[in-house]
Order: sequence, then C-alpha cells, then structure tokens
Amino acid sequence: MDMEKGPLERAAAEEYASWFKALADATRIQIVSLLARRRTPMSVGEIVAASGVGQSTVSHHLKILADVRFVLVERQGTSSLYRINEACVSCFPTAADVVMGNPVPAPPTCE
Amino acid sequence: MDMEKGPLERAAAEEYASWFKALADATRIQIVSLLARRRTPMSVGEIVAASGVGQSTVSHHLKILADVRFVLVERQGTSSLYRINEACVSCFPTAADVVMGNPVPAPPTCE
DNA sequence: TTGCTTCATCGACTATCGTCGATTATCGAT
DNA sequence: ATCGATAATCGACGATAGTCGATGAAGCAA
Repeated sequence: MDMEKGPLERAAAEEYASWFKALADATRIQIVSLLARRRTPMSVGEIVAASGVGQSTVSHHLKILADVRFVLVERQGTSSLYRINEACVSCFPTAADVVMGNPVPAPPTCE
Repeated sequence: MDMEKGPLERAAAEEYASWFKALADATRIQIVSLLARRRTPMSVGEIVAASGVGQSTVSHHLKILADVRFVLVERQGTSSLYRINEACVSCFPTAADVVMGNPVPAPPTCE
C-alpha cells in the first residue's frame, strides 16, 4: 500500500470530514447534548421546545445526525422518538486518529 | 449552577462547534495529516505541492488551523514553517465530551 | 369520514464557506 | 535600490448549509 507519498487519500479525508461536519454546528451540539442529558428518548416536539429553534430546523438537524447514526429514531404512534447512539459516540474519531492516519470509522458511510 | 434545564448554553455549543469546524473540511484534514506524517515543519510551498490545491487556498486553511492553535507557525526567512500542535491534538474534544457536557477546551477561544 | 396532532418535506432566502486569480507585503540576495 | 521568491491578503464567484414558513403525510380519536 502506498502510504508514504502525499497526504491522506482524498476519499479518506472526506469521510473523516463527514464525521466532524456532523458536530460542526452549534444547534446540533445542543441537540446531541440535550438527548444525552435526558437518558430517555425524546420526541421532536420536546426537542423543539428545549432548543429554541423552529420545528423544521430541528427536524433537519435530526436527519443529519441520524444519517451519521449519531442518533437513532423510533416511530411511536404519531411521534418520532430520538435517542443518542452510544456506540457511535464512542467510535467518533479523535484528532489523534486523523493525525495518525488511523482508518476511518464506518458508521457515517453506511447510510 | 443551572445545568438541569435545556441543552448546553448556546455559547458553549458554539465553542464546541468551532473545534469541530476546524476539521470539518477534507482539505484541512489532508493538511493536518500531512503535517503529522512529516514530523518536521513544512513550508507553505511544500504543502501546496503535496495537497493539490492553490497556494491562496492552502494559506487560507492554514490560517483557520492556526487560529484554533491546531498548527503552529514559525517564520523563517521568507517562508513560514508550519507544524502541528501536539498539545492541541490531545485536548481536541471527543464526542463523549460533548455528550457528557464536559467543559469546552480552551485553545479555540484564545485567539 | 372528518378532524387534530405530530413530524417530515418542500421552497425560498440568507449567510457562510471553499476555491481561485491577482495583488500586496516581506525577506534575502545581488 | 532593485529583483526574485515566498506567503498573506483581497475580491469575486459558485456551492453549500442553516433557518424559516408553509405544505404534505401518517397516525389516532371522535
């Protein structure tokens, strides 16, 4: 394998970036930390009430977080219950992973 | 202290986000990993040659990384030598930090 | 069925971001 | 002082992303 020349392959760099992009927004950070505080799943309405942004905006961010498997959804009746994905939290790449050229964790791509 | 109601304070969320934003771009990931591979400082010209994007673009990204203290600069003659900041790499927040509401590391704000 | 509630999706607007080419500033050497 | 090399800054462009209001879709109850 050619790992001597140049930087990371572009593809690997993009995959890494897609991880960090998921947490590169203040609203998403709030949503994630909110879901973590309440250990129990939350409906979209609850998240909207607690986060102070519009319902469509929350839905949008939840979709982004769900695409990366950072949160998990479970439809219950007329409402969607979201909870954070502990497994995804622990496999989230660190800066050291990037710097050491470790293989990129899988979840973001397995959408 | 009020840590029961609502999500993270907006300010803390923004500081967290500013960390992740720094690595939320494939080109910056490449630059960082490139600087880490070569243990020795690199000039902008070398980084340009290895990263395949324009000189002004590289300079722009280096500035972003330097603002967050992720890389350190040292002017030497007519060229600027960049190297990664190991200290900043190790204090880079993890997803677990966000989820557990840990205090945001300092460097990004100390610009 | 008709309503009501909850959420996802759509369309539009704005702001931010990444990229480039060109210009400017700084340093060294002649 | 002038020239050449290196890198930072500027201005502009296109693309992406965050937000909102409005609309649409799915479920439940009457």
